[in-house]
Amino acid sequence: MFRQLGRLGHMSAQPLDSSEHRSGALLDHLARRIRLRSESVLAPLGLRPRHLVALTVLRAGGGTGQQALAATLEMDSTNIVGLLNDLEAKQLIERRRSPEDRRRHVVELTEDGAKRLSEAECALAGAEDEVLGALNPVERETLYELLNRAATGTVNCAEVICGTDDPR
Amino acid sequence: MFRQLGRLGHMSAQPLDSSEHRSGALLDHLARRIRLRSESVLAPLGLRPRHLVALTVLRAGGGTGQQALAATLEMDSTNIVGLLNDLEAKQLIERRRSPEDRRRHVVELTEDGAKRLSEAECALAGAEDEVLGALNPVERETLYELLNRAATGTVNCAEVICGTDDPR
DNA sequence: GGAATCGTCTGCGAAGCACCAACTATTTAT
DNA sequence: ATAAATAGTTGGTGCTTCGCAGACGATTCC
Repeated sequence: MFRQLGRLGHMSAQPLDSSEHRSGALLDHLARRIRLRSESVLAPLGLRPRHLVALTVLRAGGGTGQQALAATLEMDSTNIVGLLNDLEAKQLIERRRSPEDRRRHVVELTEDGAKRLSEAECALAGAEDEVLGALNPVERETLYELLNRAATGTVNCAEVICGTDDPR
Repeated sequence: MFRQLGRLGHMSAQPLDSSEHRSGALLDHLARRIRLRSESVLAPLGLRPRHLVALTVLRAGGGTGQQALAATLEMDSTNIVGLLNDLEAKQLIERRRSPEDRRRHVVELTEDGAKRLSEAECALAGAEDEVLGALNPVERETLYELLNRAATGTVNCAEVICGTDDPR
């Protein structure tokens, strides 16, 4: 927690200050722009942006129970049911009862699901290009990397330089 | 600037290609997470996430007409009106008739607006910390930088490569 | 046996938003 | 000067998303 202070320190003595640089609004804005385009692109595939998000999360965080999923997506669990029903009807996911706790449904991406997700992502290229046009490929990759880390939670910092990292 | 690029560079040998790496879903997901938290934080300030987005865009892209704003936000212009009414009632923005074309309303952030926006951003620190906890300050700044460039359009397409348009 | 938990289903109500139509003020074209 | 186009405003309609609450069966834990 000392590293870049030297760099940021140019403007004031404040330790925390650093950024009014809040990303929330920008995130919101860009997400909307992409979502709008995604809807029309995804429609022929029988998917909606929300499904994509769910699939993406599932690919990243494999077989979890639904309430865990609800927590991750921060959606009401009753709405998760409907979402998963859609996906299961299309055989993109599977619900299997957990052996350890048979109340639980372990949700997992099927092969079809992974395939469809890839297709969808591929189809979205154009949409993203429009919105992220100001960024070159390297920057987009960086962006993806950052978003992915933020989304999948902390963890992975170990292997990278900042062994200690995140003193939270 | 290069520090984290080098750091991120560890995983892929290829600079480009690859990307099934679509950021759309992640963007969506994170935006949602932040928005949920923002709502409660912003409520006492009499603002909603959507207002924040508008103010942010206005700060970045100053005095534009409302239809230009509608285009940027990709919202129906009739809904923009209501949004701006809210903000004007709180005196966070001003509508002035454009001298050149008096049909136009030039929308601009007031001093109060800029101040309130800063306050709001400050108040959002906690919310973002929760969501972006996996990223260290440098990375968050990078993220902000990228999002900001993507959002403000950056226009620069001319000076950059894509004169021919993105040969994907 | 009784309480708590997971998933499911149903329905209600609020909010966001696109769309349509009508109207005013102003500019531009003929 | 008249007509057409443009910017903004207002009101209304309807769809979709989503949180929330209630009820239920299945299962686990004490």
